[in-house]
Amino acid sequence: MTVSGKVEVVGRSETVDAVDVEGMCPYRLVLEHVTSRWGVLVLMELLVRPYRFSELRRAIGRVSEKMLTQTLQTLERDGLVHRDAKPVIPPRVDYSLTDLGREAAAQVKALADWTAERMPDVDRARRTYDKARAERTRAQ
Amino acid sequence: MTVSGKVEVVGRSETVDAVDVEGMCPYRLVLEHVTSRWGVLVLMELLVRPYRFSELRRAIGRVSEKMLTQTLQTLERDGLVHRDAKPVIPPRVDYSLTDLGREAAAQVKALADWTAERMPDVDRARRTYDKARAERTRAQ
DNA sequence: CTGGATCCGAGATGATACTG
DNA sequence: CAGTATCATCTCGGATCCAG
Repeated sequence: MTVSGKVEVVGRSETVDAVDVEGMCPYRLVLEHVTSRWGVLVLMELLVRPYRFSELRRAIGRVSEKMLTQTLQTLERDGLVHRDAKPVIPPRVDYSLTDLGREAAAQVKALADWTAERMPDVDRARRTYDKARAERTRAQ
Repeated sequence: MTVSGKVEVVGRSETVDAVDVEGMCPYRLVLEHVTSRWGVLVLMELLVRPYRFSELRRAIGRVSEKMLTQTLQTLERDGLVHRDAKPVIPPRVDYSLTDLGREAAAQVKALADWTAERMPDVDRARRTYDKARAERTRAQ
């Protein structure tokens, strides 16, 4: 990385110069892009089919234009998302997954599916945990 | 969830009452706990073997006590991590994965491994992207 | 040693207005 | 429509001090 200064990137922040290297394996950054709040949703939506910007925004729901733009740019830079801007008026931009992106999305989806599947177990664990904690509080 | 008030939880914040339900599938929260900055590292370390608190802290490196505690509590509540506090002085607490946690950790590791493996491709994509952007800037 | 409680800054996210 | 820019907000995460 030769650029200096700051860049707004999805995930956690990054100062482009050196801070990232001295405390984090480089792949951790990609992992954070991919598992970021909106990164997960974008990848999974695009796994279904390509989307236009606003279309994607509606599909995800409750995401600001700014964050969606940022997320898409980050994923595009990492080579996971392909951006196809057609020079027409009004503007039309289609987003899709690259081959690399499809692999990433598949991994993410596997994790998401597992989570959804195991949700009942998690809920049960939570109730147990909360009940135990409540009793300890009552008994001081 | 019957508890009210706020709770510090790993991932993004959560107001325990209703805010989480009205805008997010519940499993998204678990997903965020698991893919959180420290959640990923904790799960992967514990996949190797059980650890004591300070031991885990050293193994991960560069994590504050606060965040490690928070992460472990969140994962424990979700039923992914088992906490074994021995009533001795000085205190000794061992952390390990539950069966559910081992499954989660395996998924996370799969994603992390994929990321590490594909890092060269990502780097190449980034260089291409940055070069293209630089030229567009130069040409205005 | 294992945390709990608190303060605080950096930065992530959102709302709004503006451009091509 | 697809963004960019700016401003306002919120909270994550680190540092510090304290307790059992």
